[in-house]
Amino acid sequence: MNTMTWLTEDQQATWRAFLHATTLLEDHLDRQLQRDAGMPHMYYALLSTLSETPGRSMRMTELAERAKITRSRLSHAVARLEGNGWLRRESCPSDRRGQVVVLTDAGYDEVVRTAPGHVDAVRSAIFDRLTPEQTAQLGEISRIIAEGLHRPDRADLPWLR
Amino acid sequence: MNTMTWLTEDQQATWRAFLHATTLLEDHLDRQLQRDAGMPHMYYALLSTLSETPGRSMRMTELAERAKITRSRLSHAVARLEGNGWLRRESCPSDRRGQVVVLTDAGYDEVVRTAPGHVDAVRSAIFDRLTPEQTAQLGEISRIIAEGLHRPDRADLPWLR
DNA sequence: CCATTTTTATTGAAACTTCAAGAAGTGCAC
DNA sequence: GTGCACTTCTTGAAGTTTCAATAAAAATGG
Repeated sequence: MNTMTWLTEDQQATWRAFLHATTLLEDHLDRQLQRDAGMPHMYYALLSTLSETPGRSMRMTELAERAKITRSRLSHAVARLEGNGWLRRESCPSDRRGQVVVLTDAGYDEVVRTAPGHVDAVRSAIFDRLTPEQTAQLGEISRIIAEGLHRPDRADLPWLR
Repeated sequence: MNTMTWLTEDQQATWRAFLHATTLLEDHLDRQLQRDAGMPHMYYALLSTLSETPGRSMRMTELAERAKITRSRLSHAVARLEGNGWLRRESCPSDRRGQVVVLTDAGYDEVVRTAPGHVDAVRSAIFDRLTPEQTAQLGEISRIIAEGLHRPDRADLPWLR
């Protein structure tokens, strides 16, 4: 723990602005996708990730890592999306503990149908408002922040708590 | 809706990095505060906001706007925090529909007790890793993004849906 | 005034996430 | 190959958020 307790004025201002931006943005995208695709942003991201993957399928753990969520959260999400018919589970041939999530044709069609609206929401909220330099800066800053944070799921690694 | 459907490569890379950073960061802070203060980040932010306010109190609507959340969400949060004894409701003298949320002494003590750990988590995740220039850039970019997004609570403005 | 519209805040149900626990398979050390 | 540590994934319960509906008071405008 750093001995310096407080943030500077600049850091405080940045932190507040960042919190507000991310809170509003998440909310905005969740509503847009809930309205147009009937699912929250994270669920859409799962389908979208699978749609870009060879075989449109992935192991549960791999998908959880890419999406930066816990396996538990993914299990619940997959159960819901499976109920919608947008993906299905298959058991993994090489590891009998494992499951492979497969994007169905209906799920793929759903991504194709809703992607333009979502991309548009992202672009109009962010990239239409930033210069190319700012876009590059945001990318670099995001990479730096993400790099310092391990992914969650400490629930499955009890000896680390 | 913009006619341009997709993002550029740079924009895509930035968007993915941003999503990963914000997902990991939120999760990190939620866990830190859940562990050390027994509440999620948003709840802590409510107490913290009140602690800096004259009278350590605020109208519900004002607090919801500052925190960028809906009134409904705030109602539930306040109910929970009131149960913890960290704040209480008082009826507003000037508007009989209104409620004033007041941070209790116990709530103030809780903020004082847990603030250093939280600030430290924020600093070590973000500001220790960014240059002063990047901090300024992040602040400016966040302000631009937030500016373009109206606050939620369209649920209370049905004619806008 | 009075009716209508708008604002303030809350509520309960449904949806989502977290947390702790557990079933089942893998793989390493011996 | 057997035991033990570890991984994979799921589950149910508790906590949080969203959504739609509601009550009550205030503001608006004839």
